[in-house]
Amino acid sequence: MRSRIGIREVAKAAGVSVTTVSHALNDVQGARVNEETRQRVLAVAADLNYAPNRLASGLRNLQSQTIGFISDEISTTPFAGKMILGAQHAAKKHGLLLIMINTDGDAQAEAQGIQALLQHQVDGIVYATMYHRRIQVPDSLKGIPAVLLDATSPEASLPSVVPDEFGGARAAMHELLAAGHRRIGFVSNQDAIPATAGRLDGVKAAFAGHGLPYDPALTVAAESSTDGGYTAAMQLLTLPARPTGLFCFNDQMAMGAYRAAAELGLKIPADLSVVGFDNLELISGFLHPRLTTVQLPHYEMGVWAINRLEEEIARAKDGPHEPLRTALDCPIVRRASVAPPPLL
Amino acid sequence: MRSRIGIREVAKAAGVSVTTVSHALNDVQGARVNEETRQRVLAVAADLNYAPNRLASGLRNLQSQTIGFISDEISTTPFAGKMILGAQHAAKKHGLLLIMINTDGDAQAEAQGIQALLQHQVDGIVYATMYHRRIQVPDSLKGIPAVLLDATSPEASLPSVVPDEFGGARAAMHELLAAGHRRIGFVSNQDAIPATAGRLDGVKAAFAGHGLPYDPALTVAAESSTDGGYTAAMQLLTLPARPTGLFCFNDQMAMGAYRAAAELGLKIPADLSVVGFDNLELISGFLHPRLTTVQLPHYEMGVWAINRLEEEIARAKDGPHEPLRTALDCPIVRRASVAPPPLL
DNA sequence: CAAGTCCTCCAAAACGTTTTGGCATTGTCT
DNA sequence: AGACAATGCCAAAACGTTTTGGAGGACTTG
Repeated sequence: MRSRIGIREVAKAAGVSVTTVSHALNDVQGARVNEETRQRVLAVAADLNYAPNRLASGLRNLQSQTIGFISDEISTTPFAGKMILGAQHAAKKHGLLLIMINTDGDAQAEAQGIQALLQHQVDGIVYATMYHRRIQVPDSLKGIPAVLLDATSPEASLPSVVPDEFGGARAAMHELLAAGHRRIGFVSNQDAIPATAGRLDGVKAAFAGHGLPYDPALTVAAESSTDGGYTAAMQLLTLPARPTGLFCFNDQMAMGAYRAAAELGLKIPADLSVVGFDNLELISGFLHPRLTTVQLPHYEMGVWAINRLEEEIARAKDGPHEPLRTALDCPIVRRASVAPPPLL
Repeated sequence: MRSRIGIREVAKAAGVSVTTVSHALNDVQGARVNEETRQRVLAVAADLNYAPNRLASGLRNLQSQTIGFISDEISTTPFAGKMILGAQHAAKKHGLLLIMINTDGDAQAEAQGIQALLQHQVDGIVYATMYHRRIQVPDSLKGIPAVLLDATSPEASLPSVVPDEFGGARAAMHELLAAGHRRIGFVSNQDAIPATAGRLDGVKAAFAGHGLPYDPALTVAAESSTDGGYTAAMQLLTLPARPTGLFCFNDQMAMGAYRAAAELGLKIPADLSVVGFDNLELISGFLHPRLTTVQLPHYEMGVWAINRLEEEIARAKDGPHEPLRTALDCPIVRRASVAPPPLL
């Protein structure tokens, strides 16, 4: 039922050998086929609606033109889609297909998934996590080109790409500093993840960059949720000398900060400026006023991962290249929650 | 570099022929291999860490153990993930791998994508849309087992699964009716999509089911957004005899309704009960009070699609089976936005 | 005119499996 | 004892490509 026409049928119809058809179709170098014949073959192939069997050519070439994309949790996060989309687009550009697996964070499922990918002879593997994490690279990834997406490993054995948390936080702070704010609270998160440390460092760097001291009393860590944001913001805003600006670890915490501000009768942005992080459009776009925040480069990281993987595959023959770590820009997206501080 | 060990190496190491290895590994019926030999082969294979090349077996068997998952826009929607996750899990159960393609809604990309999938000899294709839509099945899907996911086609040529919009809306209305509400406004959407008609019918059916008349004046359509919800709700809530309950087309519109209620000084749920649709956790979980809403069965639809596709593949040899359309339950998820109506 | 060089094409092998048909060997019936 | 069936194994073909190593002819060169 499925495409019964193979290269043989094309050859017969064109009155040449399969060799010639293959050469013509793949436009092999060395001019092994007459231009006129080539055109004829091409025409016949198109006419018959011939589509080469990639399984067969993959078998012959020892490469499948597919790459595996394995990730922990694809579902819960709205970021996953963007990463996948970026990977998708880049893959298409390279003529690659993406085989997706998700492990639900289960190590055994992960091992099985990688095994399955290897059996299907994927040319390379993207190992992705849905939140920026530090991970242990599974051994099964050793024998094949692979890159880490939104994750780094301490052993630095693989190329990796992550968001530039540091730069993003600094940009957010700069946004407030540039507007004239001097007392700026940092509604931080308390998990031991790279983002926490990175963003805190960015905050400090921003103050330093403006020649201002960093006051630890203005950093309050809480659970990374709306409620956590509410609590931390409340604490900061009831300080004797309350901050005029708040930089929140993420948009959900910023949402909590909005509620705290509302309860305290503080108008945003007139009385209080707020900057978030993540650019969760569902939140930042719907809050009133709309939230200025920092965008995570998920799409770009997806693109980067595939491109880098492609390079990795290409030079798999050479000795292994230096696995570099990349951090991609987190641009600020300006909306309506930042204004100059009120005149006190 | 990659798994240099094939079935031949296993055969050599076990001192048998490749035939026997294959028979042993695939546990072929007809008792063509001694149990003892079988065990030895298995042991050797495990020892050598042998993993069969699925490209080769696929070539031989004319089936790849992969299925294509092609969808319009994977990125923007938080629903995509759940659908994919369901598909993923079901696929794993069947020993299938998912090759994902997205078309960005572009017909040409779609054609190319399907073409690529066919070249890779996928055993079947899931054609998914990220919002329940009515679509035209592309011709290129004709020759291969395929199912529609979150979409139906007028020609009814393929099995399809969609959410039971009608039932979901009826359940939502029932929630309000059961709480004692009688004047219930429907904040509807104005797009010509299946959900619009389906949910409206559900609303009418719910009234009918309670022996109540349906009052068209209490249905207001608006743009499907927070602002649209705000406008429509405002209109309904300023009616001479204002509704005590609101059923909103989706959670975003419900969010607008919340704002309208707040501006009118109506407390939810004491003065006004609200039910949404979609269960967008980012919204429904963060609204105060938390929103009672109806859940779209994306995960289940994903599972269903793969299972059905698997059946379709299995009986591809028989005549084509009757392509049935399925609508999956949209269960209500109760939170805190519904209470009995105020005593007037 | 002989020798070399292109140009165009093809036959055959190979990629790693699965499956068919058959060959010994052993056991079981008459 | 002879015929027959069952058991356990294997050789070889096949799946649809790509690539290697020529073959044959036409053309160029000295």
